Amino acid sequence: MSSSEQSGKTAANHDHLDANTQRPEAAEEALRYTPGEIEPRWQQRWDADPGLYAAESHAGGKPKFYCLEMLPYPSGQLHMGHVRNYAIGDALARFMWMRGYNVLHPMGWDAFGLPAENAALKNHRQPEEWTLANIAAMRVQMRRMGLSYDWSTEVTTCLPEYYRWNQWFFLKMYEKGLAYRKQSKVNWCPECATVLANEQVINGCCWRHEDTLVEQRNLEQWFFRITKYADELLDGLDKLPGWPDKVRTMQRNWIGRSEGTLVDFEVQRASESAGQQVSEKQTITVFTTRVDTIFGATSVQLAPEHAVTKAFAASDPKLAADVAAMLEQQKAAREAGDIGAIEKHGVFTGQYAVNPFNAERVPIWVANYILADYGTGAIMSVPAHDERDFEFAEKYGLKIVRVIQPVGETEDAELPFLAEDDAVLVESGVFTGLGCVDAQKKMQALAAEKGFGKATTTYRLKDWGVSRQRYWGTPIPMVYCEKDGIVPVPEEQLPVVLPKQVEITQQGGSPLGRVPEFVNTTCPKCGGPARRETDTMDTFVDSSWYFYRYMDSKNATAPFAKEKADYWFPIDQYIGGVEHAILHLIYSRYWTKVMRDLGLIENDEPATRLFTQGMVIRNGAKMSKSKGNVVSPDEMITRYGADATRMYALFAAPPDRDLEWQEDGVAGVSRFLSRVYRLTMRYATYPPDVKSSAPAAEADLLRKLHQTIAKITQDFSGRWHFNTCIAAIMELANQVTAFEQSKNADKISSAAVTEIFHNLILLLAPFAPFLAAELWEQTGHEGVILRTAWPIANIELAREVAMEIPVQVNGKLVEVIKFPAGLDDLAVKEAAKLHEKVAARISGKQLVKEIIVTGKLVNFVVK
RNA sequence: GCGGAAGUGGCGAAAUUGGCAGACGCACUAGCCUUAGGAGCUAGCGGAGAAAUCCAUGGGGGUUCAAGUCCCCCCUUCCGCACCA
Repeated sequence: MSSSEQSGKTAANHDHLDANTQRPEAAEEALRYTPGEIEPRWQQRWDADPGLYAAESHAGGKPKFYCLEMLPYPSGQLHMGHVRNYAIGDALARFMWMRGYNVLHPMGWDAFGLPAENAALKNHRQPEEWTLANIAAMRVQMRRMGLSYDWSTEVTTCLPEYYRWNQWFFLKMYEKGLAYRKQSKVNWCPECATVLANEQVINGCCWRHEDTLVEQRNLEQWFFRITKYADELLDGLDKLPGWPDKVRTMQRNWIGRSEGTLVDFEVQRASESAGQQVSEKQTITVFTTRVDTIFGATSVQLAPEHAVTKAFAASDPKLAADVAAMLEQQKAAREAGDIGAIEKHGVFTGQYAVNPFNAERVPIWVANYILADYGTGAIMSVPAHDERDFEFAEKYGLKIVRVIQPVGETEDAELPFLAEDDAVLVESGVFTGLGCVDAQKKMQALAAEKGFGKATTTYRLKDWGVSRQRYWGTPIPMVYCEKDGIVPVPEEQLPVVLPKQVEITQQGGSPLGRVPEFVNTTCPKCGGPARRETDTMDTFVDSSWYFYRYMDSKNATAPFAKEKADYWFPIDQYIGGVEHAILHLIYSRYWTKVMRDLGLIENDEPATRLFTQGMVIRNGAKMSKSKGNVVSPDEMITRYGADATRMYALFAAPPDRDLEWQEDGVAGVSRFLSRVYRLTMRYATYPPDVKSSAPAAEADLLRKLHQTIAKITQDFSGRWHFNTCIAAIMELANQVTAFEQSKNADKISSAAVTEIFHNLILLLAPFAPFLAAELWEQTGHEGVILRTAWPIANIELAREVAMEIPVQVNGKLVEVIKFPAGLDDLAVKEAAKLHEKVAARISGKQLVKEIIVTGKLVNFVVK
């Protein structure tokens, strides 16, 4: 190494070594790896340099990389899932920095939400105080981990300087008709004492309380019109190849677009057919995706909640009782958690409807498997061509009429026959003989022409209910005036500040309703007395756009400056848990589209690439307090150091797979770092002018080095198998150690020593930043390792000089033979044939075939 | 039920394209060293066998000179959706 690299601590250690020549073990002792000393020292230095992880201005025009990890809820404690998430993101951010990119790597807090209120109830602490204390504690943990966040951009969603922009967006969306208020049936969690969005209801239960059944309540609520973007949200998924298929599929299913037809069936009341006149005319509109099967419709099925069901029940006590029993049974099944297992059953209403396509009279039934809130809550039942309808018809002896046949088949298809596109219609009046697809179009045209139906598209996605009857969230910036009705708070009056010191209870509606100073206000329009909206916003509003705020987090006049967004967006890599595949990730995509249409940004999607890491499990189950298998990151860091902890999180499994946490494994990584430390420190004092006397061994080492550089560099650009990257670094270190112990150590050239250790430290930098920084300095390097160029593999040095060719006979391995690299196939083959073991296997037999894969393998096939 | 992912030593895993199955690490065994450390070093470590060799990637078939990898059938686990008409 050059003399300039032997300054500072290196020299001191050198002296120490010399002074202890009689006691080499003491010298080794002095080279003990002490993360407990190294890491806090570096953390202090990094903390003292606020610009260290700061991105450069967007105006510089440098290639950018926006690396984002999902912001945590400030529960007060990092868990291993966080550690893994951030270890992945941090390795990538550091790598991109070293590749010369302008990196934005921010962190923030999803700080509103119910746990703070629950903590307030339990501990009599105000939610704000509790939340801010948790944030402070978790920020310390993150710094301890050595994560490369630019804290100057930190975003905390519960602070007025952030949530005022939630309110601002709300007003803009109100202006555009994207935020609206309506009376509707909503999901109510009795445990949370608030309304939930559809996305927050899982198997009929609250997403926070898995055993608590969600109730349906009729309330007036604020909604965001996410359905306006349903098509774009769906179609946009095809333009996101950097997102996992799994997430895209889940979103596709959630949006649940289905193309179909609405068809009106006129009700023919029993009394009517008996010749009496009934004044009102009733129509049942059914939704079907297979209007081509309508000639096979042998009944109409209504949801028990359907308006026509209610109308019939009003004059039919027996039916009313049956329907009530049906609803009761559904409720019971939902409570028992086996709504899916419930048996299909129905009741005949005694009424008939007319199929407008063939004027046939079909019975109207009420059935428990018809969903009130999908389509129109009514269907036409075609038993011949639908499994459920078939089952139902068999059970109740309803007619089964075949109207579709597979094309080119002479025999009848087995029923129910679920027609594919290449089937044709039979027994379908003028449509007989048409293909299914063709028939659908022609039938839709006829229905539209005659006015008894039309083509339509339905979605499973519903508008996003955002009102929450809770305290700890963004106040909705609306007032209610007796004279002027709903009046938005003027923009210049923002933020509507959440009052402090509010009494939290879980009864009696929104806590803010009990704060007169908050509720009572004046109407912005007429100046008269008015009441503020006392509901707060769903916290998913906060997390739908937080990543835009990072790049301009102090902006007091706008959510962010457009030119910054133009430069930084879309996010290049978003990393987080798959549990957000629907909720957060669909809302974020929606919000981006709204912002685009408000002219705030140019991008259509928030993130180009999304990565969902696997869970951290222990003893076969996800780490959780209830399972008692939680390992605290703090404890790991105290015991083994942050480097070992985060490196283990990357080493134990590829990042997309679940990771089994084994503490012995962390100890193993710690031992490896310890070996690297001692190894590097021994060579830190290597004399500067040694010439190589073992060129072949030296070339072996340099080959391994450059192969390792190539492997890791390539992996970062896509595969992200950091477990094998770290294994490769271990192999490199092992090879250097083996070389040293082969007593050749004094024969390696100074230049090679410099090259090996210089690059070894750089390779380690994304995974073990503390140790890398320490060794970088100890080996006499100046400057920040993060700003040092990532090494470039030398292809010449990486090239193999020998090839080890497995030689098989009849596909079974006989021998591995070493040849000089590049030896031609014929020579390899002939030499292999002469090899003792191989010869023994093929002699006296007929050589049928010789297979040679250049540089890979030789196989002799004999008989 | 439908859809997706996975199944490889005692354990976490590796094997980018069909080409030496088990890299790297943990645990374990034996030995060395010692200022006795959650340390270091050496060797071993899929199974059977004294060995030659044989057997082994959830199970069963198949394609191929060659299969963890491709095709067909089945089993198990995890995840998502779950009457979506």
